[in-house]
Amino acid sequence: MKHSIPDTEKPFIDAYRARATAYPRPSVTVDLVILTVQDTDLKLLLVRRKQPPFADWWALPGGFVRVGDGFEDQGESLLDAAHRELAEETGLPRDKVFLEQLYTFGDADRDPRMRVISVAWYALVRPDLAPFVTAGSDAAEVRWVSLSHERPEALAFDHDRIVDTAVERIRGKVDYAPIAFDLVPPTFTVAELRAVYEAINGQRYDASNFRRRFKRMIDDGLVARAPGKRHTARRPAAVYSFVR
Amino acid sequence: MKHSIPDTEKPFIDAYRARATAYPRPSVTVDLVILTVQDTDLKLLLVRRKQPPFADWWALPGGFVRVGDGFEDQGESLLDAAHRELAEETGLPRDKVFLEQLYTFGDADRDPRMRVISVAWYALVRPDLAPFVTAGSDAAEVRWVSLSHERPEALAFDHDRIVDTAVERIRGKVDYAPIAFDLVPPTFTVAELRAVYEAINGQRYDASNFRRRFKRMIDDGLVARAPGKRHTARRPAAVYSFVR
DNA sequence: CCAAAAGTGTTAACAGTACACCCATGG
DNA sequence: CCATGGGTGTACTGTTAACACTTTTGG
Repeated sequence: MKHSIPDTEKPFIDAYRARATAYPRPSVTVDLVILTVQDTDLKLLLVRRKQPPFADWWALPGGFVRVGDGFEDQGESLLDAAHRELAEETGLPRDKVFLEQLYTFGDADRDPRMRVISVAWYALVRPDLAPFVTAGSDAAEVRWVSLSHERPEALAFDHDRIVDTAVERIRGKVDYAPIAFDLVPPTFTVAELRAVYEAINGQRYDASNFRRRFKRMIDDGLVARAPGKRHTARRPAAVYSFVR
Repeated sequence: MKHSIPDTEKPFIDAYRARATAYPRPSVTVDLVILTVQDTDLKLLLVRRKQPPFADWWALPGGFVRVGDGFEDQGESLLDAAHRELAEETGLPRDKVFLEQLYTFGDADRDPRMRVISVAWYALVRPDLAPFVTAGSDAAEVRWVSLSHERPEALAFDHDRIVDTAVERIRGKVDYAPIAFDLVPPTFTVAELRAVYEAINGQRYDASNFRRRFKRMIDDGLVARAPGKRHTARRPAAVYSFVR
């Protein structure tokens, strides 16, 4: 949304800039809640901090939004900043990962250094891509932790609260938005999709009833039969793919 | 969430501050989508801008977040900033108005002056309080515009998009969260509550079926019968109040 | 008395839940 | 051949939607 400035307004704007830059401004970061589902539970990507504050603590990946010089060059959008951080931390390309804004955390003193406002995002990574994440990262110590049973120790800053907000959000959303499909491989079985629902909501679903629900998704054109079968320990299962 | 800084970390933090302040930072504002329901349609509060850019355009109420000096004094939280702006623009006290964070808009060039990131909030004002709003404001030109039929002309900045986002949000939320009760007087009739649903979703509801839905709210303890009746042109209706 | 809103009742369609049961396969 | 997950069917319950109907009031 680029607006041009009429010549008549230019003097006002210069005056404004001079006044505004005299006032302190907050730093703005993007923080990422990166989630996947593996072995029937929900997992979160954490990075180990190297610098104070909270040196050696586990924290959400994130970083400062690039603002340019703030005037002629206004830098990157928040979405671009989130995608850039995601790529830097996971090595995964933009189009392979679901990314959506979560909430903005801006209490005073949430960072002891200075006023920092954090725009939090959550990302959903397919389980077939998740194993490559740790390798792709630039030497920083990263780790997937399970959120289902072994909830991790306290995180840096207010990151615990951010994680809680993200989990609440996807729980509320999984039943009416097609986000579960971002947490299964490109082709998947009914049981695999059910496992995602179970991991997110922390409860078991009746296999038979879930199957009927799945049939409605087929009727609605949301998913379609894919060629082949999944050969596991027991009876092979039909595989499906997400449409669009 | 106040974290104390260990003495051993202080030198790092000072170094960090010196480095960080050298980089440009964005300005951060809060913008408010203030809504009410009157005469069976959804209304939005707009203010007329006096200063460039967009002088004389209609825009959402809002203003800069107070950051203090950014270090020892980190200023006000985003929620406090939103409540402060709400009080300044409407004169309504904190506890009379529902206020919730909406989304953060941070594209580059959304403000021609400089990089501005806007944390948008939406507020729901009871119709019995809405008439006092224009009076309470500090001489700025303000106006309620209908969103249901006569959608207003283009707004300043990306405020049209912010309004759209707010309307989408409350439409999605009205069916599972008790936000409709923030858009009726303290005591209300079934028809009045139905009018709120109709204004928000832009569709008519069968009076009889809505009544049954309302009965479930009573069973769930969400609403309770209030003393008296509403005397209008026709047959008087029972009045109810929201519980908790 | 009559228009119009308040309020009651009936029915069909459909989604959620619990559970019984058959099917196909690898070990 | 058998344990196990894949897959089918059924009965019960509660919710939604459409609509016919009665009641109560002001003008």
